[in-house]
Amino acid sequence: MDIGKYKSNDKILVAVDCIIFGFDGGALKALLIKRSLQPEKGKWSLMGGFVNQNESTDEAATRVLRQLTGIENIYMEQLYCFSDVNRDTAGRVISIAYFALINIADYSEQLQAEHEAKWFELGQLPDLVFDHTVMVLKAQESLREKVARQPIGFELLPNKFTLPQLQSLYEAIYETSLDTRNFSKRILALGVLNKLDEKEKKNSRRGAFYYVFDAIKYKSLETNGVRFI
Amino acid sequence: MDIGKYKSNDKILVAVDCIIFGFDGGALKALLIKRSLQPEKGKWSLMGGFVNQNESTDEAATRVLRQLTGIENIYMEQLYCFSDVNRDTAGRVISIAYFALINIADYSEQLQAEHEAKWFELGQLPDLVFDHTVMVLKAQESLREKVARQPIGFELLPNKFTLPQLQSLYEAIYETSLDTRNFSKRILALGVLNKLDEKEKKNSRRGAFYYVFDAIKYKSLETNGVRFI
DNA sequence: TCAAAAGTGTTCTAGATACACCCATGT
DNA sequence: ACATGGGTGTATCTAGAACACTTTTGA
Repeated sequence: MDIGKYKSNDKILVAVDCIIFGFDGGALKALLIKRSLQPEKGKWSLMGGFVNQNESTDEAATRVLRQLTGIENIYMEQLYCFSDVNRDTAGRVISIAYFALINIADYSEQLQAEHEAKWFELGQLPDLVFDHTVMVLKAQESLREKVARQPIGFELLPNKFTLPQLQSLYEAIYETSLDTRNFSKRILALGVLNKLDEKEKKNSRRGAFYYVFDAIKYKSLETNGVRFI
Repeated sequence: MDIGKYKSNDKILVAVDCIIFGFDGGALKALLIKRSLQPEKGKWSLMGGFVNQNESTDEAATRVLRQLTGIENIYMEQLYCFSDVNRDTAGRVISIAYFALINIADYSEQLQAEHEAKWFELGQLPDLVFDHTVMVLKAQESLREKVARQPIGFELLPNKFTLPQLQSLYEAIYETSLDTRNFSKRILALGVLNKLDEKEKKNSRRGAFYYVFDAIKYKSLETNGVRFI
């Protein structure tokens, strides 16, 4: 046997697919594109791409995300490997799904047009190619779990945000409504938000104070296991 | 372009590696084998194998687990896809890691000898090939998260088990000690264990009652999110 | 002055924790 | 009789849930 070359084993096409979540202040959305290659060309799809011989799946996902959004440092996390033999109707492809969180305002209109991309509210998704609907549902489930225990919700908001915005975000993610008093008590008690002097004035006459997430303060809590919600 | 055949893209070797956990009444252990092929032949390793063109990664993992343990219905769960370009020193291989939970007593001595397999206490693992140590650590972390919210701890115990055994299991997984009174209160309050008339008499003169997990009773709680610990 | 959103405190409840003694039985 | 592990109850504490009114300000 040839030492250590694994020559006799099957090679397989490996892809990444990205579930890109965004929040517009009211609803949680996913970014979909019109698939640009056969089969199923023209159907709504997640943004994806093949993994090259010389890149990790993380690198491939980062590349795909940059291509579609133009954003450099996107929060991104591996979700799951989907590998059913017939999941892709054109051949054997296993796909490593990633979910990403972006501030919807950072996303360039221009790229959106180029890729025929569109934001869809979760729960109002169109039919998707292959197993992409399953991927989105699993991503949503994973997002719900993670966002309660890690400070990743902030990735979906602008750098400075108000408490009502943050509350709306959690309400959208969990499809529930929260008590304002209990919410602000719990979040502020964590001590990881810094209040600014500045107010956001678009949504109300009175205005709501901006806050920023303080990663340093968070670091010191991290070990004990925090609950954001 | 050839419609829908993805001809121009790179194909990659895909493997599965299995972290097999077992519990011997005192410590949580992982089953390792002496690697049987080059490179790194003879070093301690997770049990693994390549994914064939005509099988999913779940199927490949099931196959690999059956090969090593002889057990048919093993509890198994996909952990993570490891894909660093240089993770395998002999070529580009991405690996989908799975963790599995087995009742250590079910495991045949014969197969253990055949594969030169051995149980190691976590925390006393030998050097492992490639990135397998990282895989085990990630599996352990995932096990801790899952076992608190899903009734999978029972997979590590015999069908009938005593409360002291169950408590020892959780103590081993979390490397902590628990209060006997609080533990039995909480577990029994869930109402998913059925007490048998029979007693286990090996560990004490008095004997401890056996219990069995009742999957039906668990089903009805499942939606509300249970906490086992 | 009024409409519309922001902001804030107290009581109650349930689940978690802390804690120590008696029981059963084989030797 | 005694050594060994099995089994149980109560008081306290704490985090989460329920709940409504006042403030600000642009139009």
